[in-house]
Amino acid sequence: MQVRGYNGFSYADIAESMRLTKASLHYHFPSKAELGRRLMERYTGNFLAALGRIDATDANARERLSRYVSIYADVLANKRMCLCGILAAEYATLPKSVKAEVTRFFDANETWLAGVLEQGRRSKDVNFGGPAIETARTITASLEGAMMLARAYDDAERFHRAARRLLADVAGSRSASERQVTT
Amino acid sequence: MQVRGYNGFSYADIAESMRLTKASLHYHFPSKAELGRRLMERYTGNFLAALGRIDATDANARERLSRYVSIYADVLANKRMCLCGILAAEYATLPKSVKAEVTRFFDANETWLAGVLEQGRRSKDVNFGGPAIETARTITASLEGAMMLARAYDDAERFHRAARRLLADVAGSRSASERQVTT
DNA sequence: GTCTATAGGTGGATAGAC
DNA sequence: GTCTATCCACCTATAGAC
Repeated sequence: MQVRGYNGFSYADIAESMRLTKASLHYHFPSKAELGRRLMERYTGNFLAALGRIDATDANARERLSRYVSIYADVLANKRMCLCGILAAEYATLPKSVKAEVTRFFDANETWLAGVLEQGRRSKDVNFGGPAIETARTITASLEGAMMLARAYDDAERFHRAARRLLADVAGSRSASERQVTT
Repeated sequence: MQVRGYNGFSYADIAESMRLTKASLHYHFPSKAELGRRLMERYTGNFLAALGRIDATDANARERLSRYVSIYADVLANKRMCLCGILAAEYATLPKSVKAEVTRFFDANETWLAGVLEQGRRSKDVNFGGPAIETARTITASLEGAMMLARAYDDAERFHRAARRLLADVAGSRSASERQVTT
């Protein structure tokens, strides 16, 4: 699912690679919607666990953001997409239960990021203007987009360069959103 | 294809909405790969035409970037995804001929953006550090990601807020990539 | 250029033996 | 829990009449 997306894989694909039959798979995952939902659930669980490990350190906000990016980078290193990125693209075709898991992931991501950003702003460790949740959403969207492009070009460096810029921007002494653009 | 992706639509879907039969569609588009390729080709053509209309104006770089973002915003306004964004997500499952069209689109995008950025830097109209192509790629990735998220949340404002930040960043008097981050 | 009809394959899903 | 066998819907694609 992280490689081909929800509409791009079948029970037959998985059964073959696991040396099972489709019927056996259906015993564990009665429907594809349920299979998709449970994979998303596991993915989100693993992701939140990784965030928890960052929380357990005494790293400053800038360092926390850097480690956050590393979680994404690790996914990409295995030539996979963030499960939520690929499912966000296919969103219109997903069963409701899967859709709900996808937004749950993004909500949790943004909440965590916003917390780190707020903490960092208070300690003058990072710098940005406006609500932290807005910056958090920009970061999430940019990372997902960069990941998608990097995978299409089979060039992980594209992701790393974009991520470095993103971090530099929020880590800078003067942030994008403090400036005003006339629109 | 802009709503459900390459793997999410069928000849039957299109035939029904056009009040044709599948067989008639196959007369015009012999295979799904060919249909996908030609839709991508048309999409890229329209996009390049829109870029040409921006080139024909005497707008400054900042204004050009703003109009560039508007092209994306117009796509989203119709509750659609950028065709290349959705296909980038499905990249692993695409026929080769479609893959080639997708990267062609992104290459053209980045080249155009890099040109505008270079011009703007010379005229002190925008400000950024490092190669223009890197900033161009960051912009493209961020816009695609923001579009995907906005569509998943059915909230176009998410895109607009992210785009405004992105423009403010590059339009600012001091750019992200001039700063150094220690990694 | 559009149709009816159909081929040949694969999709998700189930029944029932072991 | 895993298997074989099978169902039926849908998929892309083609043949051939009009």
